Amino acid sequence: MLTHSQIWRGVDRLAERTGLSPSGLARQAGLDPTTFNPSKRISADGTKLRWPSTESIAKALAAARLGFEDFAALAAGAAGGRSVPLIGFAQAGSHGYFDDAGFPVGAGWEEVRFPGVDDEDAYALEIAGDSMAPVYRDGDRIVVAPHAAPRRGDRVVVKTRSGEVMAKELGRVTNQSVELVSLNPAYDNRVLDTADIVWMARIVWASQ
Amino acid sequence: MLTHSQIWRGVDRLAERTGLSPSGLARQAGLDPTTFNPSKRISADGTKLRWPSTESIAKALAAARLGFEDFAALAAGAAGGRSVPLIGFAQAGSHGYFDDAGFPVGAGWEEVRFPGVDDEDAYALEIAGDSMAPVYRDGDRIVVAPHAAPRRGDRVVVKTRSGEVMAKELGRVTNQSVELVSLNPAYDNRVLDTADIVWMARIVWASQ
DNA sequence: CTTGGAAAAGGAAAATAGTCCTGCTATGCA
DNA sequence: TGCATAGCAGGACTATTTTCCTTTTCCAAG
Repeated sequence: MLTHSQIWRGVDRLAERTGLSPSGLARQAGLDPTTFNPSKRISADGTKLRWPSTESIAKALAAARLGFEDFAALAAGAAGGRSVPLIGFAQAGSHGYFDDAGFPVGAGWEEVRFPGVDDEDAYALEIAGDSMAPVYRDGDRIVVAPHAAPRRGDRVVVKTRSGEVMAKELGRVTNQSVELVSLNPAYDNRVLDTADIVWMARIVWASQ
Repeated sequence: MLTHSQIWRGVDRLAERTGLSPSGLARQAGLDPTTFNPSKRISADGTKLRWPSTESIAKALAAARLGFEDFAALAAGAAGGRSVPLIGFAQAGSHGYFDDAGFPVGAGWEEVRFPGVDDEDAYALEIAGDSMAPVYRDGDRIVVAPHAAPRRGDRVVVKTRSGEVMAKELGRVTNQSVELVSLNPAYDNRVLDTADIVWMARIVWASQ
């Protein structure tokens, strides 16, 4: 289902998100500034609805650097949610996939959409192996938000200076050290020096 | 980003999903059967791309009874994922929200989209209270798939004949009884008679 | 092989969206 | 206050899409 008001709301929200007015968005997209004018959303005599063309939508999306799925979410009205890239957990440890701040770099990953994830730099990891069982099993996918400030009891993904990437539950945190409680009882808890932690990201979703 | 090939792929997949050809879909939508013809996707001289109008897309979606977000998912190419309704866990126990087979009834819930959920009748629940801690905390959201066959070790939501709705881990299953392992150690495990279980749905995603 | 139906190609007319233009209003700046 | 700029309304014109028409291709049933 797609209604006339939905599609125009999508356009308005797209403009708002980009920090522009509807006419500003149109200009940015290389269209006539009046294309998205409220006065062009119904016919002159007021009897017929006017719809934007898909080509105009496509140009506006290119200008706003937003995906079609995200636009659909804006139009449908439901708030929140973002497309996040998905990579394998094993790869997460290797060089080249993350910058120093814990954000994934590069592209070409499968994109999946998640509700309630507003972190611009959120991404998904796929679990390999059973070292984190029973909480996370082989093949499970977790979505992590690097910008969220994790609190005690939250589950987090941590990358250390030595290049290790691991999922743990956050324990006691002091100025000098961070306690990481193992999710698998067979593995010991660890206490890392704050300086040894390259980045730490909170896990916000997990497949079961 | 929305490309010419994407939007037409979306139309083709929409038709396929509905069990129709592109021209059949157009007819069903009350449009001219040639509207979605491959020959109308580029100009006659082959130099210009032709795009379907938003209004035609809207009519096709109405005919196929599909939401705009789902269409965007089809167009973007990423497979899987569905819109699922969200309700509070407390309401889940009360009458009127679920039919006898465990499917949510009624509408008006907030819709959220999930990847990897192909179950037509999947829905999301919001956890209230800490009776399922530490695995599920107050405010967490879980996505359940009623059609998925749960196996031992899976986390499930169960509704009993007495109207109770609870989230547990599936234990030993026999012909007569089902063992449910409590997620919170403070609560006892339970063994239910198979006849007392109205429905059981597997938990596929959980916010952390 | 023939035949009926659906799908699609191709082209001209009709409908609709974008563009270009003018004018009005609100806002920010000197 | 005066001025420049952005946003929007309204109207005429242009470009594109849909519709309507005929013809061709494809496929399955007889």
